[in-house]
Amino acid sequence: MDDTLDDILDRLRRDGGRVTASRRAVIDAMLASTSHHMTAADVVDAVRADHPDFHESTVYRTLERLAELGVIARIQIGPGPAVFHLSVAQHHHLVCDRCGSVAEAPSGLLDAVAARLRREHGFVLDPGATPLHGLCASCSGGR
Amino acid sequence: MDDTLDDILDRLRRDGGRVTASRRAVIDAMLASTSHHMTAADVVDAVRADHPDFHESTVYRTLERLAELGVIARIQIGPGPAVFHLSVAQHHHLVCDRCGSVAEAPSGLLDAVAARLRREHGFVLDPGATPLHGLCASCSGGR
DNA sequence: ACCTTAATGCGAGTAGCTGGCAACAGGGAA
DNA sequence: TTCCCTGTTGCCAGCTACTCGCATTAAGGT
Repeated sequence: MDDTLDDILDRLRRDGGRVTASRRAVIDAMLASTSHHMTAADVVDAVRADHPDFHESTVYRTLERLAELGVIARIQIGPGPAVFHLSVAQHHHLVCDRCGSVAEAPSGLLDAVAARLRREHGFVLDPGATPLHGLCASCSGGR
Repeated sequence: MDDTLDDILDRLRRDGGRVTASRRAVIDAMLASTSHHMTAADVVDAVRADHPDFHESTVYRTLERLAELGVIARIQIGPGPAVFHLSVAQHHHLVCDRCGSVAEAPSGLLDAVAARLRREHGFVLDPGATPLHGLCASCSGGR
């Protein structure tokens, strides 16, 4: 999966979707972001920097569409807002349920588990969409 | 960790908490539930069946407290409400991101991953709080 | 019985989406 | 190029799932 802007737009079109200015802007924002995960609000801000009057709900709908296509993954880290990241930038999230910190771990960690789930349950794991919960080093060391 | 009602109440007390009628009711509801996971609203309903005037926010606060104590785990399955389950009934949740179904898998699946995370990242995984996302057999078979 | 402090009721407030609807605009067909 | 169909947008009201502050109540050690 090669994820340049045009690639993604092609994918959209092939799926019966239309390429519009706001979709281009959302994808641009995500490709350009240095951060690995953006909340919907982050994306709205980034998009508005260039196009001040794109509407919030359009961004939500676009993110939803891209997630359906598998271009981005939506992950729910704790009770706050969901975060989105490009599927191509696979990595795991280690979420501390005490202090809320989020660390990243290299992808591949769950490969063995994924194979087993597929074999035994027919379940196809999406590691990028699966945040790992627990306690970070400092919170677990504290007790 | 033996999780009868009295055990849990003891734990609460030892932690400086107080045993009140509503806490008893919340724990009762969770112990009595046949379902492995209840949303906060489910708990409110169950509690109100016996005690119609317990307030919603009390239930939320009780669940929060019990989660802190480690008696129950709060897990976020997709965009909807969080679900809670007794920590003693450890099992994994296989969440289908397409159809929303939730299957259960026996605990132990993540043991190897947990060991590795602890060794390499100092991160203490809580498998019960970690729903596994992906596609269920029928959704992944469909394409 | 007393007193400290945790827990509750109540209600208002908030974040983070979601949905309906009319207007608009891609993009394949003609 | 123009036309038309249907996907997409703007706008905004509405909603779900909590969260908070505050006065009142009550648990439980002394």
